[in-house]
Amino acid sequence: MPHDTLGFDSHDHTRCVRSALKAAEAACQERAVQLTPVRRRVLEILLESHAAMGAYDVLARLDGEGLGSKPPVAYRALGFLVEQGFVHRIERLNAFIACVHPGATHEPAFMICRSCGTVAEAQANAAMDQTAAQSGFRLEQTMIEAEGLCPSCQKEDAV
Amino acid sequence: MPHDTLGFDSHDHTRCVRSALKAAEAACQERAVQLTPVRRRVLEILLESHAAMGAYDVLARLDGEGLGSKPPVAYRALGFLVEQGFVHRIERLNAFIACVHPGATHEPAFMICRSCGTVAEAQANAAMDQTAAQSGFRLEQTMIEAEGLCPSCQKEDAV
DNA sequence: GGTTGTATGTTATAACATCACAAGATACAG
DNA sequence: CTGTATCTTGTGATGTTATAACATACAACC
Repeated sequence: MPHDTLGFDSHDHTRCVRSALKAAEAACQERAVQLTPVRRRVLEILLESHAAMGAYDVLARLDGEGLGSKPPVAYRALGFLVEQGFVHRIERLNAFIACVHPGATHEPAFMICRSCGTVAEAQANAAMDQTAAQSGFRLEQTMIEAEGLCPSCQKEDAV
Repeated sequence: MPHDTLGFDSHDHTRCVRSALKAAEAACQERAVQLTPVRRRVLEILLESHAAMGAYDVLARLDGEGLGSKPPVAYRALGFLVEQGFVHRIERLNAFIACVHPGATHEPAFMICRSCGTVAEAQANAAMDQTAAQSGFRLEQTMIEAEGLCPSCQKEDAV
């Protein structure tokens, strides 16, 4: 069962971005992989908000900055970031979101607000382990994505 | 935490199909919605196997049978079946799969074999409820999809 | 027999994703 | 240095998934 919600609370986002970038840099150094300008910029773009962005939205930003204009540029950078665990893919939205605690191994669960698009990341604690064990399935990756209304959109709804 | 796995066990599939169709018919009658020929045929096609099928695969089948050749035909039928709970959409695969116990309200969790594509449906028991409550998120729908190796593909792997 | 609602048919296009191949960048062995 | 191996990026073309928009069919009902 998941716990350890980041939640939808407001927070010091500048610091949040800085620490995520720093963690990514450190992880790349350690793993001897390169956080190239394109990759770094894509991560920064995703870090700007806690909403998910489509690959083509990211690409549009890159294009505007002269960093690439063809889909593979965006998909490659996103693919790298996902592989390294700095970014998660939200299947439900065909979109990507920066991880809130990169570096650490974790099995994320997401709460997606259908009204404002904000996505909160929580920690899923082996939600499927028992089920998988019972049926002999060898679990490799579990994806949990919940949709609903975030606290702030619930209020607006009531108005 | 989920339980109540269908699992990857072999079973009497003919009966499995018949009972699913019957349940769908009954549910449609009760809800006063129509299980039209296209809708029924799409459900039958999905029931043929416990693997997920893409919309265009379904469409190809329909086309071969003279039941429609344009994407909206397939997407509308699939949309209807999902709405009624007879079919689930597997986001991870952008594909659809017949529900193993239609009619009953349930929150499914899936185990997807990355080798043979078979998908087993289990029951997720409010996996996110606690997390959502903690952060004030109003949960409307939860999606759980796990990827890994089914028992039979694990054996082949070892060979 | 016209109105309404539900379902279907069809064209076009939007949105998401990858392939294949060329070219630059870096590193390090000889 | 220079060749070569590896990683990364650039680019054109294409493949895949999904929906918008508009037209038609048909049955139920008054």
